[in-house]
Amino acid sequence: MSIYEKTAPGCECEEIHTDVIAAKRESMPDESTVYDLADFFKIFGDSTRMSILFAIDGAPMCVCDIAALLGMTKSAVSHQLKVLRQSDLITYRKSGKNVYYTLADDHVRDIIEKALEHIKE
Amino acid sequence: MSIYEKTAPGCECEEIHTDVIAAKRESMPDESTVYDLADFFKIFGDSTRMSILFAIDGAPMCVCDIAALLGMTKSAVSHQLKVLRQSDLITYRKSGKNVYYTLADDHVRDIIEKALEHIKE
DNA sequence: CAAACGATTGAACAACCGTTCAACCGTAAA
DNA sequence: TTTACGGTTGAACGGTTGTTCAATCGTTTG
Repeated sequence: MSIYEKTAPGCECEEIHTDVIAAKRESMPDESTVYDLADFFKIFGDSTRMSILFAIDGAPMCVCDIAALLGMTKSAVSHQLKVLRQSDLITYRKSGKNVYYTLADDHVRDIIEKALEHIKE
Repeated sequence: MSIYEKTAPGCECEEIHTDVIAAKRESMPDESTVYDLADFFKIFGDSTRMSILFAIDGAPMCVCDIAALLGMTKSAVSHQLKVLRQSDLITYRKSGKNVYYTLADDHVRDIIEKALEHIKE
């Protein structure tokens, strides 16, 4: 019984680089870390959410303003704001009947900036 | 007729911050840029693809090895490799019957590193 | 040439996800 | 208190997406 039948039931081929695989397995991050990373990037992988992030960068905006700026319903915007809120990417401040949203920290800006660099190539 | 009925048919509320919106509209990136950014992040928003990127970081790996390492079928891995290839995130080198994949450049590493920083908070 | 194997591909299916719609909550004004 | 409005929420629908399965391609080996 090779290392394959033990560790990789999905792969049916007869592999020879068992040493490479063993080494990689050591250097790979925890499975939970990989999931967390993917979940994190998933947030940015939607143009609506990305637009919202750009919109509330700098001056805070209320839901209605965001909806107007993006040409969407308040409901759709609010749903996405909830996602962004749960990911701690944004914060909000209530003022009367309005709720003003803004970016949580500069980390978000940095990541988007890096991605922009990559795209413009 | 307010600026709203012209530019934001989706929003049914009577907004008052038209000046804020106008200013934001100026500073917002092109719509196509936002889409490109979201599409870019979408690639990272899957744990399988993220695992593959970590796997081929450093030493190149063939499809079969990746499949073995991740416990997946070659087919599933190959499909995701195609996505990564089309996004220019990875490159490949053919050698006999095998195809060895590796990261395209250091940009990818940088972005993932940034995200890891944010997650560990 | 034929068989074997690594890798790729397309169709199909299931799960996931974003928007819509309607109802509802909280605050402010009448 | 009643009305109006900004904002939120849950269910449902439609489109997207990742995996599976089977077939195929390309290269190597017998």
